[in-house]
Amino acid sequence: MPELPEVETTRRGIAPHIEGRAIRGVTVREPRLRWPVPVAALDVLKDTTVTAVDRRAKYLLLRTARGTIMLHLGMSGSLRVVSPDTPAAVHDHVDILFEGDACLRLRDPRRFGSVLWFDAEAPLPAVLARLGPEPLDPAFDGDHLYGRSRGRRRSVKDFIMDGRIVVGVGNIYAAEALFDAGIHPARAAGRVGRARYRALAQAIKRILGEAIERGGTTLRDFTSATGAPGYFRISLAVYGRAGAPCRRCGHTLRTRRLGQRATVYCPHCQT
DNA sequence: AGTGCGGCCTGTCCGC
DNA sequence: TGCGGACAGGCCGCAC
Repeated sequence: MPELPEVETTRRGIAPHIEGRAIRGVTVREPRLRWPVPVAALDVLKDTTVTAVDRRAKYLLLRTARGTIMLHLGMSGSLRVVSPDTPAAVHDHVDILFEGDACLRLRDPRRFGSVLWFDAEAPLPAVLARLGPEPLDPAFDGDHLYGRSRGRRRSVKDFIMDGRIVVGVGNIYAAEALFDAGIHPARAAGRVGRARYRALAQAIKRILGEAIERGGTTLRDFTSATGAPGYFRISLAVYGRAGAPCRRCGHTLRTRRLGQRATVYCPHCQT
């Protein structure tokens, strides 16, 4: 379940290995990902140079003069740079082979991830066009949340997990940020005041920012681009701690389902 | 328009 | 021990 910090950590890990290098070929062992892998489009990328590795929301964007390869890690995806003669393991679905013998390998057991392509001539694809601001961008702040939430009756947790409002806030960080800001996750988005939204936006920025800075991860099974160890888990205040005492007040943390997902919160600190 | 839910997947864990 | 079922979760697309 790569969240935004994992995706950014992955971006930083793979970029030095592939930026400025030409693609030698693409191997697709399993095209049935979240969307079908556009094998034909990828096939003609031989000798095309990846000029930059960008990120938008949880999408990794491999820029070339012809267009962009868009990678999403879904829930279980990981990217590693391996030697081209490394045998492919089960769930190693796609390889992008580069000059200089770097092989970018996508593994994704659950296949919720995706490999997409959009042509340089084509308009911005819908999946990117509808996305809200990046959480660490100055354009995202408490006033943005406040303005977009007026009249909304859905839960504030669902609201901040909506990619049209702000991107990159998954289930784990939503729970953590709401705890930090003292907001009950089931509260209607339209009934959260401006000051509390400012606290919430700051919490989102701080928590995501710290996780990115430390190159850390919330994942049990996250592997870095080189497979190197050394990644540690970010300490989480509420996620995964249902039934345990709140670190702030000692009350027992509760769990409840909200929009199909488990949410942990402190019934005393979050109102 | 806003909201909520089903579906896509497989590995892991739980109870019987 | 083996097995079925619940659960995990990002994000699209559909129905109300």
